[in-house]
Amino acid sequence: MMQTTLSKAERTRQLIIERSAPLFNQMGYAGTSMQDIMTATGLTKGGIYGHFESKEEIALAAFEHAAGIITRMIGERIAAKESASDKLKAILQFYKTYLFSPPVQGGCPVLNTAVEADDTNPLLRASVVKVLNRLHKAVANIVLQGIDRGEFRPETDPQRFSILFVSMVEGGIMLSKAYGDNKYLNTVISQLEHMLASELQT
Amino acid sequence: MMQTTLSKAERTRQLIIERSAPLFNQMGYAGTSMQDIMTATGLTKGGIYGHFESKEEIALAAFEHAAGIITRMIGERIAAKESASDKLKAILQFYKTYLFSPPVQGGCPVLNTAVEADDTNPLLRASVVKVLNRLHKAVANIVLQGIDRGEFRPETDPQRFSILFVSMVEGGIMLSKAYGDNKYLNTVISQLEHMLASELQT
DNA sequence: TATAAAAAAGACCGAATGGTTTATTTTTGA
DNA sequence: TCAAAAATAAACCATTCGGTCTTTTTTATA
Repeated sequence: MMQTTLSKAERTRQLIIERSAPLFNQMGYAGTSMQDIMTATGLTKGGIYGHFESKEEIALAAFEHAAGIITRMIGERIAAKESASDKLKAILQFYKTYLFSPPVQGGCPVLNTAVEADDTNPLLRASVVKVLNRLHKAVANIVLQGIDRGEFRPETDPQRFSILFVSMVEGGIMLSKAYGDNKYLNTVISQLEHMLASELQT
Repeated sequence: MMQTTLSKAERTRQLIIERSAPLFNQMGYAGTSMQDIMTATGLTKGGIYGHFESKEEIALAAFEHAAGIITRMIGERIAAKESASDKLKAILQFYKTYLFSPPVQGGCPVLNTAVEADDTNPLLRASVVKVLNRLHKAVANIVLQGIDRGEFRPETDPQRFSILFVSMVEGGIMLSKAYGDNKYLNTVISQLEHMLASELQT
């Protein structure tokens, strides 16, 4: 008898979330069927619907799970660095390896879900916005901290930089995934490093 | 009897393409059903399948149509300007009004199709890559022309600038559509205008 | 170890899926 | 004008869709 703090139900629920996250991230909400989730989990419909009310609820939990992995990884890398400059560089470093070894198969869940859900699924879209807000706040906070510490020029606009940061990274991911070539994301990241050194830093 | 250079078949084919393009652009390939296309065109299945072999063939034609509208609009704006700087500014100006009055409902077909198709639909993905190549070449050519004319610094890298240009615009579109707020795209565009003035121009 | 409760299986549901076929209507050009 | 050709409607196809329900199995606990 294995000693676990999670009940059987909680473990199964987690299994469904973990196994379906890469499916939704690669094939989208409309492109993923319950049969796909059944195959990936090894469960039958009865088993799955005992833990979720609908496919949408699974997709929502799967997106939050996938986004959580990434924000957690970024959070760790931020926490490991002292200076604002090093924190931003650490995030960029993280995205450099993003497509080689994606934390969740299918690229960036924020990008994928935003693009699919913006016109079709208000719940998923709202969840994307929440994650984007977290990301924006994290980047803007680092910039703010950098200004306070005297690392960055005081006239720097944290919100503005954060918008550029996220837009460029997500745009770069889109291009690199479309082309199947890391060059595009790398170019964008190198530009952000350049902006960091030449525009932000004192 | 209306005098038209297009046969009935050609006109109906065009109708199917024009009516289905916004559907695919908003709801995606997997999210758009033949029933949706039947409703949008007022045709029955028999009528539609007389002009296309499969749903995928319709989606392909619809994407090329939507992408064609945008590349044509950009092409016109480029042609209307003399200097390289004015040409780039004209493209940015075009994207400023992009989400207010989208040429095809649902935002950018390149972004939408790239994100959905990259892991799932090789044909659509290949079509996206072709359009992206056209866009990159157009921007890079303008930069190259600007260098030749002495407008832009000779050390400018046209390919690199083109990658940044497209990444930023597409990333900005993604954010603005997710948030339902033009602010994000506008910020990115204003940064590109700034880069144009401060980094490219002599 | 008996038992109640929780979890999962599997049959089932009606509706919708992409696609085909055949009959009928409309267009076309001589 | 009229017949051949093209275009369309409508019934039809098997399959899959998301979801439900009842039965069986597993789990936890007294």
